Amino acid sequence: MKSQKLIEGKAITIYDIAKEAGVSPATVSRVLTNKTNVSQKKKDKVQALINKYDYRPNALARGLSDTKSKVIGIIAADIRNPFYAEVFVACEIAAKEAGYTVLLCNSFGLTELEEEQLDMLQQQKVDVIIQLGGRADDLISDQEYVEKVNSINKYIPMVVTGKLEGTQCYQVQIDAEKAAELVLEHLIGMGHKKIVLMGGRKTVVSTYAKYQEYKKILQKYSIDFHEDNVIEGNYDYDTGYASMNQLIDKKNLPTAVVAINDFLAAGVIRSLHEHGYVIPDDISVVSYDNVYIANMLTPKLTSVDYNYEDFGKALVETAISIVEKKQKPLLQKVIPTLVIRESSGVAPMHLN
Amino acid sequence: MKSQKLIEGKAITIYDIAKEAGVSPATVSRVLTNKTNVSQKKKDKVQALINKYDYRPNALARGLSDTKSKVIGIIAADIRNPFYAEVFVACEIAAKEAGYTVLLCNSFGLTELEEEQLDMLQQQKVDVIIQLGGRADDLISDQEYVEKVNSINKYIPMVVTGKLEGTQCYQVQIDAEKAAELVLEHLIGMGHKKIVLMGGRKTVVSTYAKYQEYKKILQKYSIDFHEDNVIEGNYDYDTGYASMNQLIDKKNLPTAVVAINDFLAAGVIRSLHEHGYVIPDDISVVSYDNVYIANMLTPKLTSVDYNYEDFGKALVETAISIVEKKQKPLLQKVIPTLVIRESSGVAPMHLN
DNA sequence: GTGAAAGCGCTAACAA
DNA sequence: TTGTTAGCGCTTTCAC
Repeated sequence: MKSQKLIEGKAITIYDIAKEAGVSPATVSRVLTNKTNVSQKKKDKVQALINKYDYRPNALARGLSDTKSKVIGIIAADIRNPFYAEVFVACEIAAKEAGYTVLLCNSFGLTELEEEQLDMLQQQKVDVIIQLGGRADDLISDQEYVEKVNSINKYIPMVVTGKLEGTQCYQVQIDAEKAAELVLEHLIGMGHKKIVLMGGRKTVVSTYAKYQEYKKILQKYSIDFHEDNVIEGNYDYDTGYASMNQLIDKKNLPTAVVAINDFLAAGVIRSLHEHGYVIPDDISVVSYDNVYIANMLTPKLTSVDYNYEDFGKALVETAISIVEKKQKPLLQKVIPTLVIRESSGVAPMHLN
Repeated sequence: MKSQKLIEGKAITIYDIAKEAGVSPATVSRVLTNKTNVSQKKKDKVQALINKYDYRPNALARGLSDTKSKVIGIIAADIRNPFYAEVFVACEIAAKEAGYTVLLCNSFGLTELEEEQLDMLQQQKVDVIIQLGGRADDLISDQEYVEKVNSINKYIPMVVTGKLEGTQCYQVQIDAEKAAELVLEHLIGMGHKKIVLMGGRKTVVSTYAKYQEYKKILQKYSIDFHEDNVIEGNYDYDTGYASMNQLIDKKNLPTAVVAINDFLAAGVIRSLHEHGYVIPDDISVVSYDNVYIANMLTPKLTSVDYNYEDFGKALVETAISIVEKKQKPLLQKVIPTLVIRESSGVAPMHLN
């Protein structure tokens, strides 16, 4: 029953095209892949049929036969987090341009799910996996997870946004030190000396890097470092709100707060509002990520933009390079930019 | 070179397992699919090997052979919009439970991209496509798109969140009328009579439905309808901000604003703040979607929750039912719920 | 430049 | 219950 016209619900194949064009399936395949030479005449003929029937080669069959599926698997911690959504979209666009498809799955930060998703991606025969956040962002790599990744790595290369000690994963990171530097120089330049770091856990590579840079910069400007000025916590709105409330209760107000992300900053802002403080006159609030909420808060947030487009592009280019056996450095960093809006200003004089 | 132990970088196959277990590949396949009966003894033996090698069947080969890939394609307008992110995540979870994988792509609301994504999904041999928003949400269906969908539909069934006149798509919608009713009864119950509908275009089915319901409810409570009280626009923060500013300039303040979504409401709130109005004492603001920002604004937003988990589940169940030839109604609606927070209150007396 | 044919890893129909 | 075998739709040697 092969090579027949479009039966209802039956997709046409390379054989149908070949038959009608009076060539062999191999020739059709050649014009499809555009690799070997085919005479212009046959090429045109085949192409015409392809257009006529709106023919699309079966990606499954392709993947099966040449063991390259042209699919990039992406594991994100949580796509509902706009940070990951931005990165994912950037990856999707970059991948599409290179002729690749992306397959997304969420791990919700659960090690167990992360491993399951790894299995799923392997099963789907993706060519390479990009992991956004999750276990790969831990400062101390989880040993069980490292083993899992190593076993996957036998077949599928991986790119991660953090690091994974003891694995062969490529790393494409946002330059967290640079991000911290941008924020701190901005604040210090406006006379701030008492700066609180709020939110995030030092067990996360990027958070730890920011913390280290903070100490370094303070030293550079001969400002004393106090452990009190670093308040660890989660990465969400509630943490920002609660932490700021506590700080206010203690009557130990800094002149500036650096929130680990925009969500947290939103909580900080709410707390300050409720207590009647004016931003940035009484206190400056800045943060990282620069997702759309930075623009929606009152006052609008000064935030470090991670250049998502570049980040996604670097991630995907690296992934594809590995698949196509091209050289890429094992570690790359993308440079962030500071976007200054309304929430940061000169340190209040009476506190200096 | 077949049936050999794990060569570096070479995944093991059903043949490897079969050989080592001393059974035929078919038997291994049987325990994998768990359909036909296999003697407990062989089943155990095979299962043991599967565990030993952490063997995963090649999804491509599976899809090729039985023409079911067990993949659901999802086209979202923009995953960076938390509304779609919520729905997508709900779909992903529901799909995983049913043994399906989801393949996401963004159309950014561009007809052209939407059609390309459709092609891509067809090429990837997804079993069914779920379209979230986009062209399928137009009140008047785009004829070119309808044709495209019809041509895809010959091979792949589709589920949409809007409608697509002239196609065979199943519809799973949020009950927009109910959503509007919830909001309006809430406001009217608190004495509001001058209620402005803000944002959204009537060319979108769900927006249009809300508009119709608004007229209906006003009539029910014998409140005069004024076309002025319906302000169309986009679906974003800036639109809310600008529209509210205009309203204030005109000194034509209502006692309540119903924003088409939480983003828009955020803009409205900013505008009101800047002009010194107190929410909800001077004016109430409510909206639709109830994404996380509703909780992050000051005051916290009263918003209609679309019950994303149910919505995603209904979408996926419908999709799978079609694939598995089970009966499902062509049109289903999921019922929303009102979440009352701080932004809505009794209408100011002096305006009544 | 082109065709024939093998094979990618799996499932399902058919025998036994 | 189990094995044999024929594809699924494509790419890729290998001849010609």
